[in-house]
Amino acid sequence: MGRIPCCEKDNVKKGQWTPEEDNKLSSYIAQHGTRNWRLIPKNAGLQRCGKSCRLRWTNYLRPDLKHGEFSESEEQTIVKLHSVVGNRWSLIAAQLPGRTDNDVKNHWNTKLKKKLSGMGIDPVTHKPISHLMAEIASTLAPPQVAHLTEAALGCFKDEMLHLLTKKRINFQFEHSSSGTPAHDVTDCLPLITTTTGIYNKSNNEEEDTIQKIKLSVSRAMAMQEPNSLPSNKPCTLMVSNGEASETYAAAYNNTHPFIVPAALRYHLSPSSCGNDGDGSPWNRSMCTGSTCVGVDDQHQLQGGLPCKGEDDNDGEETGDGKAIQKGTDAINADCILWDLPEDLMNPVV
DNA sequence: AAAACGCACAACCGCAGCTGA
DNA sequence: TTCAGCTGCGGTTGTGCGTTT
Repeated sequence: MGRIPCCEKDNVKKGQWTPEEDNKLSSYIAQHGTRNWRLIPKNAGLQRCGKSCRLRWTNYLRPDLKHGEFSESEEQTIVKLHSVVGNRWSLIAAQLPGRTDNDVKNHWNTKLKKKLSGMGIDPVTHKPISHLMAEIASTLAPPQVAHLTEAALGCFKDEMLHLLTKKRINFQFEHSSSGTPAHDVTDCLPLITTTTGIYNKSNNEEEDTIQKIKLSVSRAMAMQEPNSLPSNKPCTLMVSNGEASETYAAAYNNTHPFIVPAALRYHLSPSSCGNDGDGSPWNRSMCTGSTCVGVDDQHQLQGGLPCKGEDDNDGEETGDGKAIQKGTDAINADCILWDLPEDLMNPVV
């Protein structure tokens, strides 16, 4: 028993198509159409499998195909649809005139996936990495969380490094433009900016970059002292990343802040890093030496508060006019680039 | 200059669903 | 209802070319 092969394996050519073969196939299909792929190679005088002919036609020879770069709006469409339907390439391609499922799939695998990963967004779930960590934390006991969050971040490390080593990266912590203590909690969040240019890396710099990524993510998640927060109080990780963020921000309008449970924030809180002698493996690894001390100095981490002047966000305005949403940890429209729309909070898996 | 590496794209493979006898 | 054949789909691999070392 066994599956009947779609064509006789011997006597069938494989590999790259020649222009002559393309011509034969095109002219045959132009005359007779695409009915019965099994007969087409035979009738067209091609030593190819019918399947191979179909693929060549649908992915390359079809006259209505668009060749060349994907536009910004096409990329947005792919990202949007992928967040909803997953790897249903044919479905996604159907919304992009002139593009094939193979085109979309290749573009996703070579470009878009890396873009999203580089922004700290899981390309499978379309959730920020911190959201995934939060989910891990909400389902596991604290001792396990540290190891699993470390593992989760590890999944992104390669992609991040890939991006970061090609683009200069500046880590900075945003402060209110007036120079006065921040009132908007987003002033305390890490801002990662990249500009084009070659990042001249060394091993130390690369390691330093990893440490900074970890620190940035964890600090964003640990903005508040856990005891002072309700368990599902929203917070926002803010990352700016050049053109990738534009695409992604455009794809994800109708924002919705993601939730970081207090359990995880406690676990990742800078106040519990290696410096206090009671840090988890995660915090020890990301909060080493001068990095931790410097942040501590800047943002008053003593007592678990990651920044100055954030005590009373009761609907006032910041110095630069940014509205603060009463009762939340600040929703800053100028800065939030990757909050999720409602319909993506429960993505199809 | 050449080898190694990375990337993008093309093509292949095998499975699943559909269709018609 | 069953089953063989066909088609479509998604994952994976192969290949050629440009870049880096």
